[in-house]
Amino acid sequence: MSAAPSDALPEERQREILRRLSSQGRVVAAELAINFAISEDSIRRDLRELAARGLCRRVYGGALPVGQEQLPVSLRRALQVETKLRLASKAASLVRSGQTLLIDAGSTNSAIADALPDRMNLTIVTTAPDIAQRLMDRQGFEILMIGGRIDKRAGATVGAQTALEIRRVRADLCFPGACAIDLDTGVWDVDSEEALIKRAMIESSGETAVVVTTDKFGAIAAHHIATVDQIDHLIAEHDIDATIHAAFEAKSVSVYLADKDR
Amino acid sequence: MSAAPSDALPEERQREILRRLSSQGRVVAAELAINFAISEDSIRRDLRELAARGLCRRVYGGALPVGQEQLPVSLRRALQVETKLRLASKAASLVRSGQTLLIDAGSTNSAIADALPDRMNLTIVTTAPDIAQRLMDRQGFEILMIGGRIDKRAGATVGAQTALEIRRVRADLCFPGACAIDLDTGVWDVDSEEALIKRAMIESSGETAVVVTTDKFGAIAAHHIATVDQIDHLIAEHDIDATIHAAFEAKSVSVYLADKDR
DNA sequence: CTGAATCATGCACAATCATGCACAAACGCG
DNA sequence: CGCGTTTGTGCATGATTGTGCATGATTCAG
Repeated sequence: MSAAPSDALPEERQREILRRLSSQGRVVAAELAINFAISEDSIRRDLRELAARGLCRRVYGGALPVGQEQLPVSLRRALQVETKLRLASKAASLVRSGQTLLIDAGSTNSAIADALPDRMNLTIVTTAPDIAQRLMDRQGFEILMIGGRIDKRAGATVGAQTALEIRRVRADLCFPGACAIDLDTGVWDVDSEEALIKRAMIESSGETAVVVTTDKFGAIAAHHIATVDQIDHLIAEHDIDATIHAAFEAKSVSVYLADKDR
Repeated sequence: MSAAPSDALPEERQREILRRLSSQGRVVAAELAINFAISEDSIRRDLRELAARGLCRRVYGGALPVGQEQLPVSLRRALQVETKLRLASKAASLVRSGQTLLIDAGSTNSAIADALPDRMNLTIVTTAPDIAQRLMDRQGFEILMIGGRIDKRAGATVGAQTALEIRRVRADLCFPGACAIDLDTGVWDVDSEEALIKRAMIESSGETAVVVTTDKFGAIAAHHIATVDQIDHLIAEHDIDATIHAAFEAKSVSVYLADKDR
């Protein structure tokens, strides 16, 4: 998945550590040592130095980002953080070098943006300031922000202006967020304006990938986004029903299951 | 892989180094030495020279592209916090209920956005995802995000599309960021594209407020943003020269000094 | 309380670096 | 052509920086 150069310059290493901190919310010294093929001592030195500069917080076993205090575990579970990271990393593996991606707002999509590898010459088009913000800190991305009125609930631009701008773009792959998915009727959203934007995204993209947590199957929402035959890829958790899996495959949707562990 | 003629001229070599920097995101001194069949000393000399010209950043073991040295925006904001907070709160006091504000990117402007009072029915138009993001968490703001290509250094959208969208807006007050300010020539920016955007902002606004730290007064920058008579308000620190203060006032610029303490 | 994991510290060694110097090729100019 | 100058290069030197290991100290889980 992400770059783990066997011979990284010290500076690069620290940069990558910071990146992982902000994208994954934590780093483990032992993992970093293996990843960089270097002794834990050097990793610890890096972490100590970053902490001294106020760029991370040192904790037993690794480090945490500064500022955002750790969420209570109960809240973390409710937000399904781990699950989304797993889905995101699987979703990111669909992306090929040089592609243009259209990325919707949402916490899962933010995670996908974080999971995108550097140095793949990707062009990212997004309606979410959050995603633009995250990718800004990294190299090798061309970022296009779609303008328009901000919908605070969605955390993204919406409305006619936004839809118009999206239609002026041509992307290879898009990741529209979904509130509900159904084998027969397709993908749904709770908000009519957002649904409008998502439909525009799909129409502007060569392929469409839908990333869903298991609770989205069976959920209901009022506004239609896409039919099943408009979906090319479905990324789901490893525990989805085998019959559902097969049924989507039968409708020529490529189904990918997130890894159990990471 | 790529062309690595054993008898490259120094200038050719440096050009190739820059090319690799931008395409690969880094160069390693030892690798370059082998590639060019030349001693590491010469490579180091090249890197030192390029770094002196500001075209790359020298690190232990090699070099990295410029721009990468800047900390993630989330962390950069930590610099000069107190000063900027004081300036920001003074700047925010210029705002009247119901107004439409055009806010540029930059850490000072982010602070201004934070300092804006709730419940004043403000409409905020911005090119900075960061600012959109911050205001999203708060009540009582209508937010308009200006779309376009993202300039990572600036942390904002830039380019023709962005300028076009700005010109479709009419604001009461704008806060363009400034890199340098001079009594005779006005306000300047280091980047030509950003300067273009800022000019558009000013032209789309009834009034213009420039917020500057004291170090901006002696500074120099290449691209003109505005003449002094285009500026309506100047917010500066309390320690600026009294003659400068008076001189701006004489040119009918309202000068506001940030409070010493808060 | 105990054992295992993690940590800071000091130290030795290796890699990388800046600097000065000598030499060679290219260059300008009489 | 001849000769001083400039420029680029490699090498030697000593300084700086990064790294791994050993040693105790500290922290954590059970």
